Amino acid sequence: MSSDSQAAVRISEAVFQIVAGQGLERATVREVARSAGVSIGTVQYYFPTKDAMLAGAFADVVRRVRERLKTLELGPDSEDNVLVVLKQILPLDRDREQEARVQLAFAVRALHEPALAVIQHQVLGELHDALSQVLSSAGSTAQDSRLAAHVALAAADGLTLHALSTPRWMTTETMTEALQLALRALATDRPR
Amino acid sequence: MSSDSQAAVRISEAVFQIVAGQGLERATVREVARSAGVSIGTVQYYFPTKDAMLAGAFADVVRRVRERLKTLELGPDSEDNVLVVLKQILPLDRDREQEARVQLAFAVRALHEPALAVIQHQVLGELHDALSQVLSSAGSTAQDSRLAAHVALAAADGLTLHALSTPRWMTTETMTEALQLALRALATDRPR
DNA sequence: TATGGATTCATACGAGTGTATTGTTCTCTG
DNA sequence: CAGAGAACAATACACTCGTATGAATCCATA
Repeated sequence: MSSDSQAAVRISEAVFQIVAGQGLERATVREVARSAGVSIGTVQYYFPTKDAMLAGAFADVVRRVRERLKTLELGPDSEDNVLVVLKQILPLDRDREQEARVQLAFAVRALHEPALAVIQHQVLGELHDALSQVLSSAGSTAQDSRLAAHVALAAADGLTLHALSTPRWMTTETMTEALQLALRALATDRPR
Repeated sequence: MSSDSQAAVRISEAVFQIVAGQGLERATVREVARSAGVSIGTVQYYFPTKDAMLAGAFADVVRRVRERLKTLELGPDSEDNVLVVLKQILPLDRDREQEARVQLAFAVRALHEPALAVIQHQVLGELHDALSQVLSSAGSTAQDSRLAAHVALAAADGLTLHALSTPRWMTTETMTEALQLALRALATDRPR
């Protein structure tokens, strides 16, 4: 909705920035309010609890990814299309890097918090579906496509984790090369 | 050392259990002391700060993985050997699952805590070296082997994250199949 | 047995946490 | 213009956090 109050989006953006830059631990209600330039009460007005605030921020990021997935321009080549999908979650520029940091932080916390786990489960499903569809163009069974989609998605998430790791463990270029190697392999080797 | 006091190992194990079962957020000094059956003061005696306590627990897990890597029985087949290495970090049974949870929690926190990042960087390096070495048996350049090692390691970490995700996103069997597909692809498709 | 270091404990303090409460300002409608 | 509800703010409360402090207890050695 464009009817969202200005304060609400400032709060959501503040959560995003703090989680991306300092981790989920630092995303306290006070720090979020301070970073958003509003009072604690205002944060509470839009998010009655801290958990709701965090879940809202997670849902925001997921929504952005989801909308990007809807407007993808796919080409004829299967391998290229997989890369097109995965580029929506890879930390290829500053903005995507921040998004990836937030996604990763929430993904791990979701391991112990059911409310976040639901959201994580959804985004995993949507990404996996998109990849499965793109991979099913060749003459392969649906089962094989789904398995290949699992590999592609896992490789992307794993490479993301490693690319974000510091001291700089992996450059963006290496990450991209590695992913291309994986996809090329997946495309050619399909039959068992 | 076997001269470690009994309390010290009980504390380390308590940290491990709490992080694996409830996440890093719940690993407070008080909770650790309670779980270990010792006083807060005893925890402080062995770990002067909370950060030291967490770093110690992370180092413990890494040390266990490292020692396992030293005593691997490698066969003639390159693909099999990669799997042998990766099995040391995959959540294939209850124990490994707990270990993977702890590793993942620390890996993400390491993104914002340099002290933990150093340890994470080390373990990534050791795993990558082991994989590169195993993958270099065939007639491929060292550069290609290192890239393939990046893919294999990333796939393993990504699959681990997805396998731990709940509501159950992926079974252990699917994870293994997916990894085998990735490795088979890597082994056959090497040349560009 | 006495002594001193190693080990363990109980407790306290200040800072920071999430949230409840209450009040103030804004905005629009009747 | 009056007032009602939405939006925002200030503050307080109970609690948990990490850490500091000081004193017990254990235990080997002189």
